[in-house]
Amino acid sequence: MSNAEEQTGPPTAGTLAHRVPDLGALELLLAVARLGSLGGAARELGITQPAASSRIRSMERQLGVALVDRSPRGSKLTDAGALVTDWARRIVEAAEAFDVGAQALRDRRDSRLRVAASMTIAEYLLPGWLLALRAQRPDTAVSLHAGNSTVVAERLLSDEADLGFVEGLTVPTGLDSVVIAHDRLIVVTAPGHAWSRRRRPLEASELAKTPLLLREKGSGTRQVLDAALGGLARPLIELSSTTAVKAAAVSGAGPAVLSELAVGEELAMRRLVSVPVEGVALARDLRAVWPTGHRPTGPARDLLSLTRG
Amino acid sequence: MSNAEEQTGPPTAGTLAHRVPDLGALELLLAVARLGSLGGAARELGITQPAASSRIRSMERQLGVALVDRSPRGSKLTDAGALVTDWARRIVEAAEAFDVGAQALRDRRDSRLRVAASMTIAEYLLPGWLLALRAQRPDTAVSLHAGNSTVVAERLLSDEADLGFVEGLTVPTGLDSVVIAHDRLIVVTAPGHAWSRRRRPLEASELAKTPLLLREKGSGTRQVLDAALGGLARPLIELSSTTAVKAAAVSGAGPAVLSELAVGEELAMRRLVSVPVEGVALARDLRAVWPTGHRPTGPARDLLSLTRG
DNA sequence: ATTACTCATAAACCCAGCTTATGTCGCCAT
DNA sequence: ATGGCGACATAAGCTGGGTTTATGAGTAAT
Repeated sequence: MSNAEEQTGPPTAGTLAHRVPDLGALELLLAVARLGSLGGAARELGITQPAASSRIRSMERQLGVALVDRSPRGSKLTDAGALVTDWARRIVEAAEAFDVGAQALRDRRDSRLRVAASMTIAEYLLPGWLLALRAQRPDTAVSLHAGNSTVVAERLLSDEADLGFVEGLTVPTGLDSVVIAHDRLIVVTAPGHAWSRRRRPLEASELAKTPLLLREKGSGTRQVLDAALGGLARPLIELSSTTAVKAAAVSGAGPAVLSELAVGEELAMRRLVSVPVEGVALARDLRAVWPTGHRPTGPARDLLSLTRG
Repeated sequence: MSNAEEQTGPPTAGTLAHRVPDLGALELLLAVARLGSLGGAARELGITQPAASSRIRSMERQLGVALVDRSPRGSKLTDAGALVTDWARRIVEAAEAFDVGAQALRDRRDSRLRVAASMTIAEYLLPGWLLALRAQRPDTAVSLHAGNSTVVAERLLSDEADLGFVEGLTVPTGLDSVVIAHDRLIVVTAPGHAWSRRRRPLEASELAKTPLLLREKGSGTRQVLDAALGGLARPLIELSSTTAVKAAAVSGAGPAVLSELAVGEELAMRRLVSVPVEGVALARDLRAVWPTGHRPTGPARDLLSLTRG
């Protein structure tokens, strides 16, 4: 069926999944890189040596690049293979974060550590913490519930969660807290936007009177911004997730105000540029919270200690 | 075969690839999130609606979490689904970087822009640049060759490359250059290490007399460190790739000296901690280079302009 | 030479995901 | 109300990529 139209060959054909090897193959490549042997890597992943051999070969065919130098006494990465392996590692690391997060979403019932966290924290910080926790306490089953500050407080107070994380300006009553990190909201635009070429920092008043891409009212981010500007933030569009705001900003729809955490990668890749602002307090604390008096112990304490640094 | 021993169920069974949906499924999920419709997402990816439906369903089964709320007039993400989608986006973005990099490694011949870059730059910076370039000039075929400064210079001077990137202390003769970014070498250890709890910055002399995890002699990183310490860096082990050094450091083998670029993620995830150092100049410039006189034009100029910010 | 590694090849199998063909539900316009 | 149109679900059959088992072939060290 799909032979007729794409007779030109595979350079830029099909979707991402067709051009990028699947996770199994990438894991295998990492194992080969580490162990210096196809057979060894196969053993580690619990498959047979011919399976590994064939899989690496088909990955090389797919990419059009030789990845490993085979010899009768082992396999070593090609120069190109080393580069590909490093890029592959990023994918696998993202997959590990996904995995640990998804597991926490599922466990729900019988978990020893029940965490409630705000969206931004759950999205950007928690997977890393959970990976670290798994590394030092492999058998701690964690469950995660994401929601705004109010929800986090409710779950803690009704003993549905052992430890919470919030990002608001105030700590809900009935909870003790400790600051674990700082976050700043920053103004970002697509690289083409006029603001991206500004010399002088933006004035608060300019920011207040310019229509912005914003999260809906009620989100932690929006609260902080409204407070900083005196309730004056003017929406160009209101979107329902950080991600939607980012996407709109990247596509040039206008300037957006987002957590530093959320746009780190986009800034590094220059899909967005940061616009300096002066005269506005856009910093906010990220806090771990727990019911007043009930200092975290056991697994909750372990996790908490990972989040401070 | 593998049924007998793992009758406990899927909580933490199998390898990563068994617990994480494949790229196709993740792309599909992102499309569903964006379009608010299974059928629409299916159309966008060039598959049929039942295929999309079944794939999302099996992803939900695999993760043990409901991801989308289906209704006769569209599909919307669950709360958990929104979180999963955000984590999925990270994987897909890493895959895009992989893809654009791998394509550049292959093209070789008929490409309009031939780039030669040092390992660190090719590893961490180039994929982002290439994605940005593809976004604004979709039909620029790029080929990439990675090697040390000497190799980059050779390729430029023999007209095998149009634009180069180097990270050494000096610019090879015969080349013009412009600084595009700054990098620092930093001292890192696993979180457990004694140095990770230091109050006062490390003295250069302490660093020089402590055995370190290092790249082999001849690497750009090693050169800068040796120069900064006066040729005195003392190896605990010499490893052949940045990655190997990182892995050793993470596993607690000892302190390592690595590019800031290389350890950004590990620091963010607290798999490594940075140890402040004083009295040593560990900064270095990253430069774009080209044959003296031949100012970059066309695609090379496009790429160059993306790298400055 | 024998042994012990390595990787490659060949044939048979199995399952995940695809398509085509249909069914069901809710909304909207006539 | 009643078609019609959108959405998603279900069922049956096909295909291909990845697997295993079983072998072959090269190198190195004993």
